[in-house]
Amino acid sequence: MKEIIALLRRHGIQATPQRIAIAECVLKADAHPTADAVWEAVKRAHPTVSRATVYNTLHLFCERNMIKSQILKEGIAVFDRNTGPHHHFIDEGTGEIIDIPWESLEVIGEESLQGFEIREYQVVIRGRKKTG
Amino acid sequence: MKEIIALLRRHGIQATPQRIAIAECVLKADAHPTADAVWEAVKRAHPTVSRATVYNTLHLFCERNMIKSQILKEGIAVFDRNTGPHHHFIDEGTGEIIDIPWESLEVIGEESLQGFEIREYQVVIRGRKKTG
DNA sequence: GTTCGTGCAAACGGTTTGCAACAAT
DNA sequence: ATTGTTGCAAACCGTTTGCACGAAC
Repeated sequence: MKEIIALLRRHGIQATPQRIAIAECVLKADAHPTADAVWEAVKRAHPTVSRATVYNTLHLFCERNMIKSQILKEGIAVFDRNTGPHHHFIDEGTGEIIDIPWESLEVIGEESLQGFEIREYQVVIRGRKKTG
Repeated sequence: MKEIIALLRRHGIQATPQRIAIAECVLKADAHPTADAVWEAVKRAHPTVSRATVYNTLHLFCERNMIKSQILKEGIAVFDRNTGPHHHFIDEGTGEIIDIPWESLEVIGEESLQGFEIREYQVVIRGRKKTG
């Protein structure tokens, strides 16, 4: 709670009850919520928050590099508290998104691609999480 | 033209003028059109096609594995005639999507990921195409 | 009192759906 | 006559925008 406020301050964001609630939700470990999922969650504590506030706040967080938005699913953006480079696994059954640590995979050959100025890259894996 | 009809038949799709036009458009080399781009293009030859027909037809092609839809950009699907495995480069300036041949890159370590049943994976690179 | 954050509602753009007309078998 | 295909319009969903109210420096 105190840390969240400090974190917001550190990113030049004025702390408000709504923003704190949104930050708490989206910074939860291993969460990749959609904007609407954040809205639903935040509404439990702040029943009056508007969708617009949630969207605006998430964009603000992205601009300030607190979180990153990822386009991995059909037509919807999900938010990722992990702003460093990492890969993603997408469960095609459940839609669940799982971070894969950067060191788990190695990509070879990207430096030798001609004609591209690479800013970032990631491996996107689709399949199913093994049950059990 | 004849080949397109044969191709449709081969995928169990009845050939109609609209479908042939849509197929011609989306199967063009190196094209990654959006559904609306296909609609615009097809309208030139068939001014009466409806958006719905284009969307339905593209979905049909996807189901029948003639093309693949990719979710790489904000909120819009693009269609890819390259149904085999390959990687993608996305120009962050223009939004252009470029296929990277599968053999250009090698990913190491994906077999040793625990708990995942991998169906497919690809490297998604973001950056800028070098000018000149 | 000016700036910043909020809530509401309406608009937006891409996509989907329901339905009636139509063509093909 | 049945089946499949089309066009239209309306609905839909995630997202964005405009604006007025209110709180905070």
